[in-house]
Amino acid sequence: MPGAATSRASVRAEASEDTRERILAAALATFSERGFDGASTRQIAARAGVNLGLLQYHFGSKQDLWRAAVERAFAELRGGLEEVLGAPALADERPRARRLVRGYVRFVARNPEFVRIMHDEGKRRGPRMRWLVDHHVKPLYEAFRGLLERAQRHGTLPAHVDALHFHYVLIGAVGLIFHQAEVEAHAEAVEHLLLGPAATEDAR
Amino acid sequence: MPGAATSRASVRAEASEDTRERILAAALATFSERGFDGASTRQIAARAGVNLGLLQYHFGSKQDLWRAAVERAFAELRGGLEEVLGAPALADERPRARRLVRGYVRFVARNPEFVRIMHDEGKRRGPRMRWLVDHHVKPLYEAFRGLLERAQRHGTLPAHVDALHFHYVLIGAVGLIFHQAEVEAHAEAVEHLLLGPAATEDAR
DNA sequence: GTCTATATTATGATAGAC
DNA sequence: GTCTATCATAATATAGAC
Repeated sequence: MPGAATSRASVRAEASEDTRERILAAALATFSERGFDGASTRQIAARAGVNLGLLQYHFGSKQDLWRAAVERAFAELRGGLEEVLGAPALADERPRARRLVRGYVRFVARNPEFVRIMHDEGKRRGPRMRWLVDHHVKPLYEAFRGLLERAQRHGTLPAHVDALHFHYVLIGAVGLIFHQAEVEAHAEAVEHLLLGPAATEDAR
Repeated sequence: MPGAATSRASVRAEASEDTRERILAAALATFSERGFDGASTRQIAARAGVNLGLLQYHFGSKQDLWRAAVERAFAELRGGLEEVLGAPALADERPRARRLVRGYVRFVARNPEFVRIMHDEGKRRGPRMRWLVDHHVKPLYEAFRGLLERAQRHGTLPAHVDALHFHYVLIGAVGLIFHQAEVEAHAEAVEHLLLGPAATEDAR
């Protein structure tokens, strides 16, 4: 509503938007810490500092609140990676592959909720997982695959390791980072193990 | 009770032991599929085909039932790996490292519950995780570390990648195997990515 | 939009008959 | 040891006042 920044209606709209945001942040954190079943709507409401009834008012149900929270986490991941993925292909795909691995490790370090939720839901057969895979995992993997296969054609990755396997190894390898604090050291270890020692011009 | 194989007491004891076993198996499967909070004692009892009250009778509480189930999974893992870990050191540690990676991947494929539960609990701060780490993860890692550091001294692994990082990469890399069916192909991919191409004499 | 109830259901655990 | 029946609690969701 442009031009009505101080009207009563817009003040209420801003308050409402702020409430939604706080609920979403609290939901992501709580689902991440305790899992879908372990997290209660009361905990989320308390952490957000809002009334319990507002969760139903704004999101309808616990399921839909979970979806909204995951939606937001994936949006942030896509935003961080698409600049790397979107750049035009180079003769030597090595630096891009390294940047991608590092970028992913750093994202995971900044957004532990993401991987925790993926690990929570990733092995279940339930409806939440189906929705997650169809709406987020598949598109993301398709974007990854192009880069991986290019890197293999140029010899950055072993040609006979399927892109799918590499993808799962990378996702899994990064996911357990939280057991220890040294994010950069772990990023370097993952990169080195999966892509070999860095050439000098690859260093950032 | 030797020599009383058909007494009334031993018949009851066998029935009791069978009940315990079925509850444990159902618990491991259910906790794995739905997480600790998502699994209900009623579901476990139903899957085991026993009465609800028997869970409390045999295991005391849901927490203790969970512990007993995890205890059993780790026991099986240890049994499978200790034969590899226990053998005397060789000049070339490469074949042993390869066998260990393959053995672990295969164990995970046979016992998906193990990794699912580890992923469920691995990132939480709660009392279940503390117990898990103290009683099972730490001892297992200590056993692993000796082998890893030996392999590094002999050049099988890059010397400047810390054994701890390698350990986490391996655990994580293997864990997502269930997204696809080709266990052996994934095992080969993990082995190749982490340890390089296999020499001919390493093949099994 | 936000709050205070409250309805409804499902859970972990127990008591007591057999 | 195993069953039925039940308690006490905590959960999601809703109704209705403000």
